[in-house]
Amino acid sequence: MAYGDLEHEPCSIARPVALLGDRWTLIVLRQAFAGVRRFEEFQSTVGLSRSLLSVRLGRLVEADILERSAYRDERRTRHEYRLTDKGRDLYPVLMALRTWGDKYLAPDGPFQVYRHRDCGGRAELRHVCDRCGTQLSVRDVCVEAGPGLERS
Amino acid sequence: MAYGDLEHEPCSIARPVALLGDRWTLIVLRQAFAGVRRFEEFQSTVGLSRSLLSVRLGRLVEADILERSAYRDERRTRHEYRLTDKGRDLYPVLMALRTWGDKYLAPDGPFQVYRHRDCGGRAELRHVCDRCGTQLSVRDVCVEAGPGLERS
DNA sequence: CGGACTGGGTTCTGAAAGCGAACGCAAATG
DNA sequence: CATTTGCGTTCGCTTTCAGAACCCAGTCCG
Repeated sequence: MAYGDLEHEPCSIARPVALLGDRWTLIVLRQAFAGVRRFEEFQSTVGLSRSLLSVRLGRLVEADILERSAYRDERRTRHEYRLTDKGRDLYPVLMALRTWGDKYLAPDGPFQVYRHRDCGGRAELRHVCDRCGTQLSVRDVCVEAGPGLERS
Repeated sequence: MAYGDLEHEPCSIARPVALLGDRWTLIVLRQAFAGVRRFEEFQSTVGLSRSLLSVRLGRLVEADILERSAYRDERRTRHEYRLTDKGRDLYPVLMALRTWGDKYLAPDGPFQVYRHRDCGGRAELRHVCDRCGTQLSVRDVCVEAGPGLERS
């Protein structure tokens, strides 16, 4: 299969992967969630090459995950990249990775702890049924064709 | 930064990304969750090149996400790749991608619907506080250094 | 005013990763 | 035997990437 065809697959896992599935994009987004906004700061904290960062940021802007805007920093016009609502909705993806990473790739305990600001509890992701509320494992879930398949 | 250094970063997002962050690995896992076990079937349903599939499966086996085992198919010895418990725990990552994909990249509605087998409700992911149970958005979460940072 | 610095990129080149097709190999089948 | 099937590996070519150099505009420094 050619390199970019994933995004046309009728699958809601494949399409996001076409956008986010590379070594850097999710790390860039992690920084965005941590408050990073400027090119230079992405470059120094993420550690990828400037050229690639430029391409990645451009793609995220085009996908409406980041928004590029000018603003006034005392005396100069600067640019910043900020998360859109669509981008902010990717938070669960990062949290899912983090949860797994904490469990399996952090033998000495988590590197960062994510806490509920108000009560100090830990943030966690739960996979539940939206009707009866029970927590679901892989075995409890079945898959069927949805409406999007017909028109594609 | 060199290509494989992400896996040594002290960050529970970066480390999983080093393992899963490419165009195919998550798609291979999607198929594994759908019950695919054999090389040939991964190759034909995922659509990546055989050489790369070989490398990817090898990496997943080495990471203990898949397990390669021989079994007896009537008259021949065959191999299969099955999810380990560690691999099964990646289900939330796929569900997080799917949730986002359904919302933003599937204009005619979801391609597949994931249902709770017992009650027919929809499977969904919730980001909650493990102490007080409230649903969390990005703003409600703060990050602090954890125990894993000291020894790295 | 002229020169250096800074933020934010773009361009260039060699190295690495990825693709499809061809090949290898072992077991079963005809 | 010759063929097929399942499961990869090897080979040659193309695409992507890293890193460094370069560019440009605004600002600060003397």
